[in-house]
Amino acid sequence: MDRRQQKTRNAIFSAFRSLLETKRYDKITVQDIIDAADVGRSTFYSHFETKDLLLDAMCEELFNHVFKNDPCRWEGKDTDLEAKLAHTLWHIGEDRRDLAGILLSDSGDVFLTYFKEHLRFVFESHLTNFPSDMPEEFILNHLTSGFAETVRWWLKEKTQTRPELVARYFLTLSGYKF
Amino acid sequence: MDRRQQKTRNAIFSAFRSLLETKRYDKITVQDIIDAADVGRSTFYSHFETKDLLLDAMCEELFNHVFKNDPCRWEGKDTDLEAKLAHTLWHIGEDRRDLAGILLSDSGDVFLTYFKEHLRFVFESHLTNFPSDMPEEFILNHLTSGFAETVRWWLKEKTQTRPELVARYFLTLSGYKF
DNA sequence: CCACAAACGAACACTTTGTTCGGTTTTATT
DNA sequence: AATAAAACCGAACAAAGTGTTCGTTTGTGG
Repeated sequence: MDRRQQKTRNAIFSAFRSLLETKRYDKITVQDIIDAADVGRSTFYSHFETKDLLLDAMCEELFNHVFKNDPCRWEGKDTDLEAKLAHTLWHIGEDRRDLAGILLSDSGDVFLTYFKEHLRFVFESHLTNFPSDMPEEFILNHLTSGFAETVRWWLKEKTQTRPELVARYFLTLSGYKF
Repeated sequence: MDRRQQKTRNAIFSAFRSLLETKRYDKITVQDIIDAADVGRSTFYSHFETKDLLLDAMCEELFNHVFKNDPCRWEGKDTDLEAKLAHTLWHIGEDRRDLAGILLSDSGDVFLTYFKEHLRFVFESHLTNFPSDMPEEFILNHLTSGFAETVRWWLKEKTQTRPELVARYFLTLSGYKF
């Protein structure tokens, strides 16, 4: 409601993102963030109890944005898994600027963990298209980790390859029965 | 040479491993390690400049042990990639106690990074058995990440599945041309 | 215009870090 | 057994970071 709150919150997020591009998560101090965001010490702590909870909040915002179901400019239907993944990639491409700095930083692992949690839901309903003679948990783990790493690679390549092609690469290399 | 050095080093490693099982890497303080290892403050710092370098040294020791070429009890020949991976898994199974606590902890990501570096070397010479119509860097990244996660899953399952079968699971789910 | 909510920042006690240094114990060697 | 070198010990230190408190100032919505 109060414009000041949102302004402060944004300043902190922005400073944090910016710091993550040049410094590892665990090397960033609250003091660094306060200085970069140019907010008072007590102000920071009135918004976020700890640095870890700031990370939580930021991941929440970022991935909610990527996975949200709002009407979007994506041309195509989420008929099968391939299309769904391409759609997800398209959203990631849209947020490229914000995500790349974070996922490609030395702190990327921290974020990938959050990402994988979201991905689990996507793959759970499509397991029938993968080999059935091995543990389900193994397959699910393999797919979420694999796709998360695919995204990382894609961002590293500056999203030059088209989303549809990346989705196909990934599924081809994952034992998917088209 | 001096027995005291090795004794201190082992005490620190052992304390560090033990702490990692119950606490995240970045939450462990040098003081924690000193207390657990029961060594003097200055002694710790005469062995390791920082906590990060202690981590480096420990990963070095652990993975050197797994990947070393010493004569071992492994029955079988490293004819193809499948056999090689099974052999690697067998070594990991041997060091299960040490590796599981570390790789399955909240700090696992840190160690996986080291693991992947070693794995890169293994897969580089076997790329011909994977699809050729996509970027080599993508495939390599997919394989190293995938196998690292496979190991993590395997340790979580308490290495019940036989190494040969795990290797087959992995390759089947990775587009390998047998 | 005004009451309330938010931001500010100095000050605080506390923890962690990495170093220094004088003193003690252990080791390898002879 | 004697001894010199090497390793360990631990108290003390400055520096940096943490998380909280509180009185003051500033901005916002009604």
